[in-house]
Amino acid sequence: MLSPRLYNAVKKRWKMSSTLSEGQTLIKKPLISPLKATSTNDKGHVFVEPQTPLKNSNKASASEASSLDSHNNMGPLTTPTKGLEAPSSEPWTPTSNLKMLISAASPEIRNREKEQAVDSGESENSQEPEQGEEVEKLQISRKDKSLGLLCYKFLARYPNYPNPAVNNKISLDDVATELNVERRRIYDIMNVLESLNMVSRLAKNCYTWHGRVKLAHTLAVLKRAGKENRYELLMHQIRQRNLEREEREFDLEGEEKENEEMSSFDMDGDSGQAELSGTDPKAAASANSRKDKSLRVMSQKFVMLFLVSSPPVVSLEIAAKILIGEDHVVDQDKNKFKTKIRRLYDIANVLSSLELIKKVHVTEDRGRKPAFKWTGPEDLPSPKDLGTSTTSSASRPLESRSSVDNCAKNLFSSPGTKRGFTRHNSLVKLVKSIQSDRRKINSAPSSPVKMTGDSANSEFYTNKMAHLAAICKKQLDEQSTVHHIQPNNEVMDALNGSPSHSSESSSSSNHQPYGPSGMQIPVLPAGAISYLSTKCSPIIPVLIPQHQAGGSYAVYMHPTSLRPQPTSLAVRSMTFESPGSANAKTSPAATTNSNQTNHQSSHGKEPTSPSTLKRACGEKSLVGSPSKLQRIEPKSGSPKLCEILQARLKARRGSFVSNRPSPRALHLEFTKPCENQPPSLPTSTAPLEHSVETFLEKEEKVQTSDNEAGLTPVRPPQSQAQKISAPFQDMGLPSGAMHTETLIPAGYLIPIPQQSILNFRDPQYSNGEISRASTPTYNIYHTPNAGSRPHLPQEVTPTRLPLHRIPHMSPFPSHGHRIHSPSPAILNFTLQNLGLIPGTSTPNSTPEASSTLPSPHPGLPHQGMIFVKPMSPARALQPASIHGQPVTLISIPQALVSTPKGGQALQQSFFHTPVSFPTVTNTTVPQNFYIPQRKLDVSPEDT
DNA sequence: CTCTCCCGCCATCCT
DNA sequence: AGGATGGCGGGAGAG
Repeated sequence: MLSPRLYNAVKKRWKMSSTLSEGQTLIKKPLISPLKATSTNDKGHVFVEPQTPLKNSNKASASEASSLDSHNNMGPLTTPTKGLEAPSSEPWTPTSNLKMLISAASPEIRNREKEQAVDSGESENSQEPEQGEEVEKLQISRKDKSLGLLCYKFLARYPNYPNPAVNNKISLDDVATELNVERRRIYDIMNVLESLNMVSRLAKNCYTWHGRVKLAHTLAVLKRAGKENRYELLMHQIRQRNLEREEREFDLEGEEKENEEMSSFDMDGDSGQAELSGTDPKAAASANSRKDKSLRVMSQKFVMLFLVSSPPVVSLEIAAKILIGEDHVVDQDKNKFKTKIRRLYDIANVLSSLELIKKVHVTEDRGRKPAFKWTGPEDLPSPKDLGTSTTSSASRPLESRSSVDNCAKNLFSSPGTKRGFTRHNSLVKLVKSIQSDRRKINSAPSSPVKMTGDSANSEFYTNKMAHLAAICKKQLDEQSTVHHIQPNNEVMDALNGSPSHSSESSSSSNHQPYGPSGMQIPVLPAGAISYLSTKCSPIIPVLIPQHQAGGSYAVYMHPTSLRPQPTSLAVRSMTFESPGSANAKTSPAATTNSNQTNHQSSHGKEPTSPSTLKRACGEKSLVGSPSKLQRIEPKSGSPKLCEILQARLKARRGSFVSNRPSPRALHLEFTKPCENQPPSLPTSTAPLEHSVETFLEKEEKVQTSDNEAGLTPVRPPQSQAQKISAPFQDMGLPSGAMHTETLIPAGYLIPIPQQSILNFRDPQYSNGEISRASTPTYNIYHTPNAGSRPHLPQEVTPTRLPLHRIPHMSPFPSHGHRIHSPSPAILNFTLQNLGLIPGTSTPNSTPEASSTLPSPHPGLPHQGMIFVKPMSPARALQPASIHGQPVTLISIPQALVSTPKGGQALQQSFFHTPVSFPTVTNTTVPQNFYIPQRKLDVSPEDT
């Protein structure tokens, strides 16, 4: 009699009887987040720690238990508040809270819940499963069981920025029990979180929670890896192909295209999996078997796609193709594709819970496709640091002892590396060998100190910064209810008004308020740059700083980039729709416009920029012949620019670092050299850079804007660089910018320059083959600094952003917060700037954020999620004011730096103990990332 | 119908 | 061997 559904439902109940309870629990947390204001949450997080381990692990039993648990949880966590509209009827039982949250997230749910509500209300609390069955069934619905919701629950249990001192162990059994879910589900979440370094595995059933502390760094690393892999190109290719297909309407072509894609992928070497095999065939092979496909790898690659693509929007289709492609080219059957898609949904759900991505729909010529938009921090300044050093060391470092394991695990397979992820013996062995090598190297006098220093420093900074920032935030929070993030957000808001702004732009715009406080990291170490350049990059792409830039950046079209026009078309075709609603459609054009306008509006100024920029460029170019490379104009904040900026920053930092040698730095150096660039031309470049920098500084001062010029440390083969540069020069900055705009009808700015930039960079890392990178990606990086690319967001939801999001976000610092406490914000920013900044908007993420997030979207990330924009306003801000002065100049920077350093130092101590060995990187693959992990974890406790 | 994606079998890996 | 992980894809719920 029971229909299959019922049957299933029944089964589910048994298993999940708890679902309701779960839901409740979830709700609670989310609520909390909003509450954050209330305080408890924040740091505290929440932690509810392991709340109740209670019972057995049985799932079934769990249900009952769960109910209890939920209550328990509620108590502490929940605040009754809630508030939002609770729809309906429900009184506010815990359930009601959940419902509310959910409803907020999605109307749909709301409706359902309402219906159910009546029943559920009663049943839930007191009831048992049995009676509730029907009700439960109703309520439960798939959504209630969704991985996203589960993830929210999970996240609600831990602080975004856990106190390192405390060990944050996660017992899978406890979690599964508490959340009343099957273990299998927990694995899915843990795998994704692990791929982002938000957790690390200590032992069997035991993970350590890192929260978002490392997130920025990790993202930076991934971004770098993504670039190295040339995912951008791949995406463009695929898109173009798709477009072509559509046009042609021949399926056949598709295959061809795919093949092509594959080839391209191969070229890179792939980041993740492929690499593994590549480096160590054996290891790889073994490792590959399962690991390649692993959710971890997929997750990282997926994230990379977002970080790399200009419009941070990635459709599942493209992502699946790329992921499949790498693994094997193939076109495997649809089945494979379908499976990949399924997995991507799993990953996307978790990432959505983390608020790193948001579901949207891309409307292409032919139709609408599900896609996800990156809503996480865009700027990852750190990457540079990370990038160089990171790759290699990042991952490894972590653990002092466990480093090996960690290394093996490294999620990041870094591009070059191959990493096996997780635990492959072979990998471990490799790691060890590598480490040993590194040690040797380290001991050796060698080399490229500069490099190392930079990288190391940068890394350190980033890490430290992050930690410091986190700590500061915590402190601040403690002091005042306001969360750190808030400040940041505030800043952000102040700057932009719209979240979307790229950090840079925002920063620029805002300077006034915050400007002073913020300093862009990049700027700081001018001197550093020189070093770097010398060492690493022959070519120094210089960005022209535009402070004002904040205003608008001109995008330069490259000839090459131009070529890609098709892409542009593709881009155009794309329209984002936010599932939820509103955003949806900002027409592309509109978006673009808006973006531009925003930028301009932000400052408005930029008048000079073009001309000045040109000059600057010219001068720079003159100065450094090599530099010709590119000077991208500040205006356009093409991604390239961002990159460049980053590079510079790194360089500067590096210089900084160099100044203060740290062991790590050394390590890093070693590693870097291998991968990255050979020191080849560095010297020449260095001078140039300096000149450039000075130049920039001058400009900055004049303009006052914040920009940072970025030197790109890296440099691809000069030849390429030159080529590129030439085009740019021709382009004429200003005009270029204009063009770009026009091109982008779609709403995305296409930063041609990026390509060029990319090329430059890539070459370093990769072989430079990339040059062709046709893809113009649509980026828009404006900001010099980090490339934040908030733009997209803007584009996406110009409309709704302001209103809705904010409210939703409430938890986040964003809006309201700003107002509240500027000072803290400033502090945060500064901290961030120092090291963190790049990192990512970590700031946003403050613990609260995490907690908060949940509430809003509890389960449904998709729809309406609102994100806070991650941007790091801080950066932007900082740069402006500070830039002018110090940034450029080395000396000054130091001063700036000094503070941060202290922090860093602290951080270092925390995190990197062993650091050194990251040598792994080396192995050949440049890409290695370095994931900072904290050695603390290592502590015996866990295991 | 399509889009999502939950569920849990069962292969692997780790102890 | 046994438990822990986690790939995988059927198939159901939602739209």
